[in-house]
Amino acid sequence: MLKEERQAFIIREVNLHNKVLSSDLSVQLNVSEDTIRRDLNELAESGKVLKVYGGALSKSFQYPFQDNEVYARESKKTIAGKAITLIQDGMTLLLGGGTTMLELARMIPEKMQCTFFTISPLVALELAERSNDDVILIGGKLARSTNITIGSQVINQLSEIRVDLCLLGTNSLSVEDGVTDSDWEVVQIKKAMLRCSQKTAILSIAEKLNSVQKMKVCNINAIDFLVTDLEPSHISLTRFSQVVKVI
Amino acid sequence: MLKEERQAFIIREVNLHNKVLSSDLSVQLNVSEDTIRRDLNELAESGKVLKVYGGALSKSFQYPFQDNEVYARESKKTIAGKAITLIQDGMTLLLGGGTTMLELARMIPEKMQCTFFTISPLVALELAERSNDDVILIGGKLARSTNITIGSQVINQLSEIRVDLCLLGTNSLSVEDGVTDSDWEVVQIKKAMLRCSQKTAILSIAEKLNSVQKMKVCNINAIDFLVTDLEPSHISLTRFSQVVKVI
DNA sequence: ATTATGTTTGCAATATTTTGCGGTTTTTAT
DNA sequence: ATAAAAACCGCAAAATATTGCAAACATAAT
Repeated sequence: MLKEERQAFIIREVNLHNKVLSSDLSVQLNVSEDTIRRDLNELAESGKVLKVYGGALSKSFQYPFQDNEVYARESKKTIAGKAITLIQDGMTLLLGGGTTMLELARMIPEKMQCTFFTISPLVALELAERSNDDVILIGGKLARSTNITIGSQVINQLSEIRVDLCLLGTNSLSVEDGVTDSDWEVVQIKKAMLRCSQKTAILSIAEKLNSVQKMKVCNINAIDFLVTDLEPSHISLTRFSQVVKVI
Repeated sequence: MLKEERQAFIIREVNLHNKVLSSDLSVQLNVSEDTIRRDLNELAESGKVLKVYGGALSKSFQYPFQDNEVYARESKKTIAGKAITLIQDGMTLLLGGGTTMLELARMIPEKMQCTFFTISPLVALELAERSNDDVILIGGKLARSTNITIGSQVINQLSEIRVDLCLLGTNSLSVEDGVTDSDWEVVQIKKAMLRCSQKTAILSIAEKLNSVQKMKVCNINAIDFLVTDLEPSHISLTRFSQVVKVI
C-alpha cells in the first residue's frame, strides 16, 4: 500500500469519525504506530488534521476564529494582558462575555492550570481551544445581541458555584453609580456572578468610565479590581483609585 | 511492445484503479522496473499521472477534501435540507453537534417558530443568529474534541426537558449494532438525549452507514427517522428501510 | 549492405525514502 | 508521586530512485 493511500484513508477516517486513535489505525492499516504517528505529523503539518496525544481530530470541528474587526481591539488587548496577571495556577474563575473577555481567553497561556466557568459560548470555545483544563459553560437561553446565556437557569447554576475570581466586562462604570447596564436580564446575571465570587475584577476601556446606564448591578465598592487600558496613575483614574484597586 | 503502447496501458491501469505499483507493472508488462519508472516519470512530466514513491496515482486522486473545507459538505447540506422538513412550527427540538447539524442550523428559515435546545455552542450561536425563537444552550463541561457540552450537568439538565424531536448526528450506524460511538462521555449524552425525546432522527452521510464503533448508544429501532444524502430508494438503504423511516 | 545517428532498455553502483525497532523522554492518568 | 501510554530520537534494513553506461535496437542516409 502506498503512503498516499494510507494517508488518504486516515483523512477519511478522521473526517468520518471526528477522531482516530493511532493504535486503531495501526491495526487497521497493518503498520507500526510509528508510521501512523509520522503520517499524522505530516498531515498535521499540512493542516489536514489536528494532532493530539494518542491520535488526531478533525479540523472541521475546531472553532474557526474569525477576525472581524473589533472596536478598540488594542486597548482591549492591553486590558486582557493586565487582567491575566490576576490569574494564578489552580484558581477557579468565572468569566463574562464581550470582546475584551474574548481577547483575554485568547491570551491565556497553555500552561495555566485553572477551572474556567463562563456564560459566553465564544469565550468557552476559545478557552477550550487553548487550555486543557476544565472549561464549564453555564447553559441557558442564549441572548441574541450579546451572545451570552441568560435566564433563570443561569442564575440557578451560578448559585451553586463558588469561584475565586470573577472577571467581568461592563458597559458603564462610575464612582457614584457603580456598575450599570441597560439590559435587565444581563443585570440579573451579573448580580448572580458577583454573588458567587470571592473577588471581582471589572474590565473596561477608559472610554466607558464615568458613564451611567439605567440599571444598576452593584456599587463601586463591591468591586475589587478595575482593569483599564490606562496607566493606574492616570489622572482620570484617581477618583476610582480611592475605592478600588486599579491595575 | 512499443513504448507508446506500454504507456497507454499504464494510463488505463491508473485510471482504472486510481493507483499502480511500479513492481506490478514491471511484471505485467514484462519490462524492468527501471523502464516503468522512466515511463512514470514521463507521464508525470506531461501531467498524466501523479508519481509517488512506489508507483503512481491518478491525477483525480486528491485528498478527500480541500483545505479548510468541511468534509463532504454538499452531502451534509443535502441531509440538512431533508431534515428540516421534519421540523414544524411550534415544535420543541433538541439538536446535537457536528458539522451536519451546523449546516442545518444555518438553513433554518427565519420565520420558523420553535424552541431549540442544543448541547453545541456553535449550533446555538448559529441558531440565535438566524431565528428569533428561544435557543437554549445546555451547559456543562466543554469537550475539546467535539465542541459539545458533556458531563453530568448536561445529563441532569436533559433529564428535566421533554422535546418533540431530537436531531442527532452520528459517527457510525449499522442495522445490526445500531448507533455506536467511540467516546464514552458522548455516548452518555446521546443516550440522555434520546430519553428526553418523543421522536428521534439520525443524520448521517452514507459513508458512515454500516460502520461500527466500540460503544453503543442505542439499537436501530430506537430511531424514528434516518436522514442520509441518498435517495430513500437507494439500494444501500433497503435494509435500513425495514426498521426505520428513511428520508 | 553498411554506416551513422539517435533512442530505448537493462544493469550496476549509489542515493534516497520509508519503515520498524530499541532506548529515552514526555504526557497522561491514577 | 507513580506507573502506564504515547511520543520522540537515532539507527539500520528494506524498498525504491537516480545516474551513468553500454548493449540493443530502430531509422535513415550513404
